[in-house]
Amino acid sequence: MRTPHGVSLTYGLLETLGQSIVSGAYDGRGFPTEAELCTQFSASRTVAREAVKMLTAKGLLSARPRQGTKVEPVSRWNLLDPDVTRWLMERPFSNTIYREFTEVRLAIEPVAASLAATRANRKDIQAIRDGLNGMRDNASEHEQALQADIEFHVAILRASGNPFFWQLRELINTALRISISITNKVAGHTASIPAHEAVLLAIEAGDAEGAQLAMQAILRESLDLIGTYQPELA
Amino acid sequence: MRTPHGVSLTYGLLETLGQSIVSGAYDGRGFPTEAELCTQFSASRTVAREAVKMLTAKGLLSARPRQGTKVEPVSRWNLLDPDVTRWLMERPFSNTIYREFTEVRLAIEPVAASLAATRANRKDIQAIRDGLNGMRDNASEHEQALQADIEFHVAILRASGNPFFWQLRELINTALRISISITNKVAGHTASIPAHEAVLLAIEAGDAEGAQLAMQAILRESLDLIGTYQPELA
DNA sequence: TACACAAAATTATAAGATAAATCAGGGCCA
DNA sequence: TGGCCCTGATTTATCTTATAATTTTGTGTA
Repeated sequence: MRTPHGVSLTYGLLETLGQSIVSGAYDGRGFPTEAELCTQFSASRTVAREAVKMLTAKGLLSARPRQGTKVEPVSRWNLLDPDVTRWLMERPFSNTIYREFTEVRLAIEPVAASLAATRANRKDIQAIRDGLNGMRDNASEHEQALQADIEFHVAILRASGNPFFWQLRELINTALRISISITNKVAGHTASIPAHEAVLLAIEAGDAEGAQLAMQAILRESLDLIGTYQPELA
Repeated sequence: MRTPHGVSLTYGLLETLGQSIVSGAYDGRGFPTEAELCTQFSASRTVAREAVKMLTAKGLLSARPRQGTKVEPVSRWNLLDPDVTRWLMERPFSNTIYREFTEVRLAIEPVAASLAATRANRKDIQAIRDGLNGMRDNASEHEQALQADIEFHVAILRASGNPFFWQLRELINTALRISISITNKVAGHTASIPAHEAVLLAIEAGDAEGAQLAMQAILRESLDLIGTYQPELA
């Protein structure tokens, strides 16, 4: 689950309900009443109540006396909440959500790279380099290469020195895992080492503009791939 | 407060505690125990518990038996949560936070503008235009001009068609309100109408690249202003 | 028709009891 | 001495039962 120290009833119910809501399980019908939650999940009122309150805090639900609890429209969800992005990923794959994820990355990561070029210290750069090396050394081991890829991108977010960017690490994590599952299907395609290396070199050189462009190139390619994988209907 | 339908004890306590935590009120000392919260705020355990659970959902707190409840390090806060950004704004002003806000805008808004250039429909464009006109017509009325400025930027987020961008409206709102209070102090400086018009024109023309650059120009100027206002120490 | 009022349903709040987790200390054994 | 286990204490977690507050819906009356 997600708690730092094992699972609890409340956090378990939070996960279950969060996933269900995000998957649209309550779209037509109304959300269960407090009493119904208790019987359906054989939980106490406290547990049901606190799970609902946490989902409310994440913008997924709202409750008022007599009217009951209802699922909020997507426009009110805290989409950038780490839990919410995870639930979004865990539901059946959708091209649309992946494109939207990648558009966010296309906005954030190039700017993060350019800031990193100005601000990164020795340790930050080493972390980025470790990610790149991990991608190189494990090119054949998919899971490890993916892990290194994630480390590379997250290290740049951290090197930007802006905690808001660092905040998006969970989304990057999510998006990259989806990305890999697609690019593998497309053409045995793997993350381009040279493109990633270009980002690192620009950051080391303090070349903000170059780092931004190099990162843009990586993400534009990602965005193109999704188009070729399965044309959007929308 | 923040509830859709009036205030409640739980939401009131949520606000109070959220603001206190963000302001660093519990930085040295430990967070009050459940029982202490009840007595300090004369609330029932249910209320205290649910407020704490909501703050936990926003990443500000964590709780475990015997150890008590503690404030999480900033790196775990859900900084992009609308409530959290609002609390951040409401605390005494900090140059750092404003710069960080603006860096996020510098990442998001130009890309949003470029997407809007491709996707915006008639209604979206009208909303953007309304914002621009509002800025023009109310140039002397500060509050109304600010409101129009916000509408302009938020309309572009919506026109991007990406709900994740739209999600950042609260942060934009917050950042712009801070921005105005600074730019007014600097030199009677007001938001540049021509710069905003350039964005609109590019979007209408379907010029993604141009829209991106025009929006970048607006935000780079904002970022420069903060530097001139009061040099960062850090 | 319009207004006031009563009834019902559901969340909000309160309060007490028990369970679970974990930290600190002490005692026991090698 | 050093390590291990047990016990106790503390704090959150969970369960339970009441009561209050809110708001919709209907109902009756002028």
